[in-house]
Amino acid sequence: MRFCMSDLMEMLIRRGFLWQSFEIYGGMAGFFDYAPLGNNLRRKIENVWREFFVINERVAEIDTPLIGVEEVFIASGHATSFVDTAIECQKCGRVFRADHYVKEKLNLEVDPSVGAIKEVLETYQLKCECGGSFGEPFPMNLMFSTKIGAGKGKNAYLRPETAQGIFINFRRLSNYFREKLPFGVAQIGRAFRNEISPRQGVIRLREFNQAELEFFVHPAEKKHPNFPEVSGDVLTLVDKFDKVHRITLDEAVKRGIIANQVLAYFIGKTRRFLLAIGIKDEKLRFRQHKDDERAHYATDCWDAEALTSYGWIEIVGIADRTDYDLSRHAKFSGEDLSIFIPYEKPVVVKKKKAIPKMNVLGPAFRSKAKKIAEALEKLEVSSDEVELEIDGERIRLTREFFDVKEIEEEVAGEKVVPHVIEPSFGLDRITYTVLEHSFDKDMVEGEERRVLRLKRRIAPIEVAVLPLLSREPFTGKALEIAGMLKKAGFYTDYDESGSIGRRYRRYDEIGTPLCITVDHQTFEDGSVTIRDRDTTGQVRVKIENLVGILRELLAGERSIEEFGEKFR
RNA sequence: GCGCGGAUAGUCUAGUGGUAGGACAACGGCUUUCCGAGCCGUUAGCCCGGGUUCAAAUCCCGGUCCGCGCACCA
Repeated sequence: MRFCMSDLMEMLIRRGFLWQSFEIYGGMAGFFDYAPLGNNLRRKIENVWREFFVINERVAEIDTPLIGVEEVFIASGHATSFVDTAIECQKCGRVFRADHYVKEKLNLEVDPSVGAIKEVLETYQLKCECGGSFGEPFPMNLMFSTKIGAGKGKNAYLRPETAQGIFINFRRLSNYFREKLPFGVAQIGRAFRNEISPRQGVIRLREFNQAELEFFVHPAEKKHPNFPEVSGDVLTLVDKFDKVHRITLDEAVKRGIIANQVLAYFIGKTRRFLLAIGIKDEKLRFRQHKDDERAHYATDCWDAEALTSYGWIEIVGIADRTDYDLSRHAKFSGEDLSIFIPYEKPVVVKKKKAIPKMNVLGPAFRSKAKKIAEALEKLEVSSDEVELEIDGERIRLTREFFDVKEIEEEVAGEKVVPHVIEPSFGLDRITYTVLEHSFDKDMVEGEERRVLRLKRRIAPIEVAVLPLLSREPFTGKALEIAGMLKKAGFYTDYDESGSIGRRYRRYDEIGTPLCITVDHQTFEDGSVTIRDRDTTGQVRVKIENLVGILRELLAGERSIEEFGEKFR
């Protein structure tokens, strides 16, 4: 039962899961179409995600534009740190990311700007590994740029992540959640990165689907109320020193392997989500980013990685982005993006305050005396001497100019800029991994049988109705049942082409979990059979009970034998 | 971006300069009382552009896409 990836890819294209985009015009690397079955599969995975990360959390989902005005990405850092400087060898044509190359060859930290790189190249006469010399350094921006409006237009970019649409709405979002932490905001949608050389099928795309959650917490309370639900889960962790741990999340937090409880909670929840959609636990691990690997905004970051035919691939990134984004947007927009946290009881703070002696200050400083007094009153004093800055002038004051008085002040709370924990899901990679982990081959009586063992709830076609023989009255009755199931909301297929065995194989291949067969007995007692994809076993049930039974079966993984008399 | 290899029907594949063939799939018909049965028929293809030649799927050049290695992947 060796896994063969070309067999899977062949099936995905032939049966309508994935197609190369722009195929009739020669295609374009980094773009894929979701064909009917693949589209349905991804949507169903998205809905399971919503169940895990929106419905059952204090989380709301929003949808913001795919195009973002330039200001957003200047503030977020993408417009600058997203632009790497590249150098190309004139002899062998290899392209390097300049700051990495300089660090490797000269062990020199260099500002990754075009100017700084140029200077380093000239000063050190840096050559390519092949001996050739480098041409002019050039910027490599990985965002797609565009213009809004006519004429000169306004500079804009296609978003490289959905997250920014959430951060820039923080004021309204915190109001929506009535100024109470913690809360989360989710967004599912497209994001764009102009990759230099996308490869490996759907693994690296230029336009891809993300499901992101930004979970805002108090910086001093990085705890999640539901942590006990997952704290006992045992999982595989690879820390930043490449050390592998098989431990519980509780233990991982206690030993400081995972920086905080919120991060650990979402690692646990992510694992449960991935298992629920059919990713294999033994092909799943969580790996901590090394210190030089993290994005410009993150302090700690864990990737969920899945083992596929491409090796271990990153499918989820769970990062502690701290207050990086909110602080940056606060600074660039001038908006206050903090949240006021009242104390349980107002705290009485004892302060030593300076009381200016106007009769001494006045004669000494004349017109500046008033300003000095105002500044002095805001100060807390700890010594007999203070230094003030008034209109750019530094002024030292000794005790002769002020009295010190101990006063009590009531403080109702504090303003904090929340930290954000971000689980970010690559839906395309996840969908592909689910397909790989579900793809299976059986031998049935010396013949190969291909089965896509998808979890029932995410199967793109949930049920197929098949007449045993492709003639009346079987066909008419089967069509009638198919109509009934469609009306009840099931993704239903009807198929009368070829022999019954051939049709079962067709639906096995695309992962349809259940087939309904109309046979002779249907006309005697109003029953049909339900066939289970994984066991090929059949049970017989009454047509009037069919909708209810299917609903039960499709919601989970219960055995069909719980619902009817065994038939075959 | 660089290097190596590849591209023929929906899929897999034969075809070294002279009529583009097969298998599977799909579709229609017959047959068929539960797991890719059989028979008859049908649909359907040389990646794109240029060149060489009387003649190109085949040889040459450029491009696109795919695979592998290098580089890149906030």
